[in-house]
Amino acid sequence: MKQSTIFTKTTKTAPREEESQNAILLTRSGFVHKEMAGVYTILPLGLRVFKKIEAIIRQEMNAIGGQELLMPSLHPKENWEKTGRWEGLDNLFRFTSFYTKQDYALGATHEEIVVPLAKNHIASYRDLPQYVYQIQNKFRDEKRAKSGILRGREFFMKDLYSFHKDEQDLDAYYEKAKDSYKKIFEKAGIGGSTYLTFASGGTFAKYSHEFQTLCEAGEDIIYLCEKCRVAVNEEIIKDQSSCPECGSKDLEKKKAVEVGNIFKLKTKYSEPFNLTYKDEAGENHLVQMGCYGIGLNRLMGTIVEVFHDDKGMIWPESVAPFKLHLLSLEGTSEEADKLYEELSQKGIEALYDDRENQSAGEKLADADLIGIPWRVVVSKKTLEQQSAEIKRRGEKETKLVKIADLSTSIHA
RNA sequence: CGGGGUGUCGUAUAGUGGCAGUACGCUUGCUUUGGGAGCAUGUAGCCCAGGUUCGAUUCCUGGCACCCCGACCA
Repeated sequence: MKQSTIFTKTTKTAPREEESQNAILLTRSGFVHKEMAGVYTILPLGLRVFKKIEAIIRQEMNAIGGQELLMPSLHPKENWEKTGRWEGLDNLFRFTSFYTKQDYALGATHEEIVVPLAKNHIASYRDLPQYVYQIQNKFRDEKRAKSGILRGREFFMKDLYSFHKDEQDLDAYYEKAKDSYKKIFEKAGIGGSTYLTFASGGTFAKYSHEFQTLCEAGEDIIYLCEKCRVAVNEEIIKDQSSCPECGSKDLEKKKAVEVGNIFKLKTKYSEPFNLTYKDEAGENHLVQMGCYGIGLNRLMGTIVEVFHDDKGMIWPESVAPFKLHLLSLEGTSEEADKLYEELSQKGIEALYDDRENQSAGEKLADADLIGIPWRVVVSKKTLEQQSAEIKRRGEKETKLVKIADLSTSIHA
């Protein structure tokens, strides 16, 4: 993509009121735009990151048998009344049709849709297990949206729902989902600072598990056991004051942000909707369920919180909007154009700073801000040696490589 | 929802009871290109509603919005 044609511009100054790094950097770089508190447009550059995150999640969800579907945002009141959450769930957006006076909810989660839906398709033990997921926008009437895209009122979530004939099958799948989540966060680059965290399970299971990523912008407090790489959420530290794996009492207190959550629902939602199946003997049983969520906006914001410096973002290669940022300095557009063509033909995703009226300093500063993993500079100096200068974002060293060898150097 | 803070061109800011200024951006022209270029040129703004006043962007009251802390977060 040519930078001269891009829809957004970068800014030198950050919005005055923002404090969180993800809000400052994503806004300055033109990845997102805040429409109101907790509500963001994802701009073209940001959407490229978003799509990469989606792809990682899809791949892992499909690998554990997930079938993707897409449920609506607009929900009927009756479904929420059946689960007792029309009145109960504080941050559910509810509204009344101006014309028909009918009440609706904006989906904050999708048990109220997916369970009645499953009733149409699950009747026998032969129909189980089933796993469906979606990547879809959620609405939550948060009392206080905060920290850039970490806590919004509208955001995208991957939510997977599993249906099982018994608890044993649920337990087995739950462990698979846990492994799958670990892979997702590793692939997204934050595996090193993300901990499986024991958290409150509500009324229907002893614990749920969260995936908590260490960072100062986080709003949760966790106690972690570095040896086992697990943690305990502060909310249950009274019941569980030692490492659940090794029993160690030597836990480290840290701030973290919850990037994912897995939950054994058991029969909490199959009961109100009477989602049952017939076993071999023709007897009815309630379906056992699990749900598994990842907030995509929050994940993107967390990656920025974890990987940035005073100049800008430092994207892990797996989620970077582009692999390579090509900068043409000192009127070298002819040679840079040619290089950009070659890179494109080789299938290397490149952002090409072909802008003619921007100074070298501005281009370099923008490259740091946007944070693409590889920076390739073509200037008069480098062309004298038929070379380009390459540098990894986040590292100091630059090196000159022959233009002919460029693509191999970048893969190395 | 409680507490605190802030609202001035697109962005960041200065300032004032009486013509609202600067920088960045953007326009146009010329010159520039290794760490946010120079000169010239044009462009655009006081959150909203009441009140006080000859006169309010400024003072007062109310509202709205945004940020931060707390509470809340299936």
